[in-house]
Amino acid sequence: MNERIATPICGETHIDKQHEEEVRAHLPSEDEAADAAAIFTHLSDTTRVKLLSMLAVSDMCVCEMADLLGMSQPAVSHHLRILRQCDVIRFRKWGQRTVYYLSDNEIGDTVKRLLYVVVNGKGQNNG
Amino acid sequence: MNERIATPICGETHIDKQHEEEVRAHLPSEDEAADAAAIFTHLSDTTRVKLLSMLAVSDMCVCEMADLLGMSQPAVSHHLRILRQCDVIRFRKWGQRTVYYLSDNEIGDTVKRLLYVVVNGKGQNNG
DNA sequence: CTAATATATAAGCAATCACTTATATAAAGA
DNA sequence: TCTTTATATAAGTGATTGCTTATATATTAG
Repeated sequence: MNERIATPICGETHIDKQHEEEVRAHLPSEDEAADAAAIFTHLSDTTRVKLLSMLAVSDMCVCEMADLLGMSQPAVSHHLRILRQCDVIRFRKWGQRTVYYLSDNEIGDTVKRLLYVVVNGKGQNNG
Repeated sequence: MNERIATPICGETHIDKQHEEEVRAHLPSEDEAADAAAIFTHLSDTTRVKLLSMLAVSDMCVCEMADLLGMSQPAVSHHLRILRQCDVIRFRKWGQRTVYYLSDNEIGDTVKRLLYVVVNGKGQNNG
């Protein structure tokens, strides 16, 4: 993490062009910002935070998740589809069941880290 | 971070009550999940990711941010209000200008860490 | 005072969202 | 075969979102 500049670009006494360049240099591109925002969107729902927190502990099938959360099966499926579409979670079939699990890839790891910072990491300073 | 259990609660061979208890124990409460989701909601927009990335580098006033992003002033103000309302950012007045800055509190720190993980931390395994 | 500048806010609108009910699909059991 | 169970999907709905245009407020300059 970089140290933050406490004087605004316009300067409270003068315009600081160097600060402006510093900000431009660190400004994420349209695509980078969109990708980042997309990841946060997937986590920006109470039900999905719970689902991912559960899957971070154990693989689970849909009926178990719906049961444990006290939610309707289509509502849970709705959120699982959102998480599936962006490869945060995957599934394997087991008889009639569909067993979901956190993807073992970069996205899954990132999501796990984000959840840890926000849900479990409260009040901590180190991850 | 905890190790994940790869066998679903229902068990692919038997129902595992211990896994269910493990999941229940780690399931965030309604309030915890809502708080976490709220933080992610604030970051779940391309413009807000950019604004926060900018403020992570330097304090800035509204017209500078609008100018640098090529967006209308009300649009930027709209997003700044969202971030202000949840104390992710704060402001100080300087003449006609309003200078915004990242809050120097737990929320601001958390947001900075989250942004770092997703925007700057791509492909890295340690924060 | 008036004019210009910086910012906030309000109204409105198209798009998206989370969830519901209803239905489709698919596997297992009788 | 027919039934049950597990899951997905489709259609519909009320709520929210991001942005626009228009206006209000507040500070500075003349």
